[in-house]
Amino acid sequence: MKYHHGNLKEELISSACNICEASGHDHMSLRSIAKEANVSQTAPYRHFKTKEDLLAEVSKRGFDKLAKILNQASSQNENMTAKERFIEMGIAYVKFGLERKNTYDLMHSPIIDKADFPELLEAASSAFDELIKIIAELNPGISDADLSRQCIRHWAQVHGLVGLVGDTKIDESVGTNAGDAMSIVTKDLRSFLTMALDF
Amino acid sequence: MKYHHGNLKEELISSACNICEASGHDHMSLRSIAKEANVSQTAPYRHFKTKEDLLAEVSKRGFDKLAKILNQASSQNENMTAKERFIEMGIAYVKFGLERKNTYDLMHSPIIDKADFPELLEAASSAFDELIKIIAELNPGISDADLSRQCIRHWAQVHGLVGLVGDTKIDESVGTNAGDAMSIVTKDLRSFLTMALDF
DNA sequence: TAATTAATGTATTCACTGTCAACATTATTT
DNA sequence: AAATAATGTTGACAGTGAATACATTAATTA
Repeated sequence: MKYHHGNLKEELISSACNICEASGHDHMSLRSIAKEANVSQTAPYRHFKTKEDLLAEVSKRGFDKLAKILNQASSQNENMTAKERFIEMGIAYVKFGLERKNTYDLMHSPIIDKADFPELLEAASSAFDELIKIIAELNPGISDADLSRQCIRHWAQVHGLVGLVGDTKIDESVGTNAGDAMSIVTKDLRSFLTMALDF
Repeated sequence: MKYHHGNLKEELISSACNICEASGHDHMSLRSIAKEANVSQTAPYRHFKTKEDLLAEVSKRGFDKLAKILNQASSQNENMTAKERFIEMGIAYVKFGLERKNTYDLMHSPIIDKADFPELLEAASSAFDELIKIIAELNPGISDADLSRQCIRHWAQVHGLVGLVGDTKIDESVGTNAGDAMSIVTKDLRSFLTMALDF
């Protein structure tokens, strides 16, 4: 059993990611994360100034992953129209948000002040950029202001959808009224987004 | 100094609402709430089985307030068209979300499992009903399925907008790039929503 | 190579949290 | 008037983020 771990920072982050995704960010304690790496409870402080720093790193990886997913969705099929690729991105976005709901929540949680983490801001911005690209391609010659407006509009659309559906979809088996209504979205996400993202 | 407070439950709730709005729900502790009512730290347990119960009550009041605001926005001006009233509701919704951001966050926080609080589910549902009404009025003869779709779509639009703008608008004075982009929304909310809520 | 320094780990402690059990006081009911 | 329920307090518990002082190992330098 060696004293120095060798790769502790990385292992802490990946443990943190796992715990977050499995139990939600409010169930993440530095102690539990440290324990999962077989390390003392204060060891994380050699790599993260504060808990928020670690959470910010987890959040950043979420945005990195999201950006990658969006990029893949928009570029995997060359013979698709721009509009079709746009819809694919929307589907990928909502799927990401629903399947990794706990991580997605952390990414948008007010407990992390993004202003304190430039790399986090940049990661989030990278994901946003994927949207800007496709919207610009869809609207040749669009003004900067209108481009911003359209991006915000569509981003808000999918972001809000993740929030709404994720909130109400407590348990698929127990059909609450709201949950039933939301199943309209999840049963056929493509057709819903084709409607909702139209312009 | 009387032993029995007389109106403790109500005072705890309103203290909780104040602390939540002022500092965010992650800064709410039962102790601080109890202290603000000049009462021992365990007194709240005579009125709330758990902390989540108290938070749920705060959340419920948020939804009640939201429902009222939406109702007022849609009914205050008799000689407006349905569409105009619809836009007014959208504006009222986003304003509520941005001005009472901390409360709005609690209302949608995963730390409260709405399934455990029927009154909370109902309050949220009441707010949603205000939207259903106006959408139905705007689309005479619409099918139930399409009504659901349109409601979800527009709800997600304003909900996502609150999340996006609220997230990025860290500080108005320090202009981050994202914050600047978002100001397009807040500078003229009406025109933005008139565009975004069109169909 | 040997000595010094920086990096990375642990043990201990602190204040704070939600919650519980045991007890005290007051209001209500019988 | 007595019994009971409602509402309050005290004190304790385990779990939390964090700070401090110390131990061990790796890296740098003389």
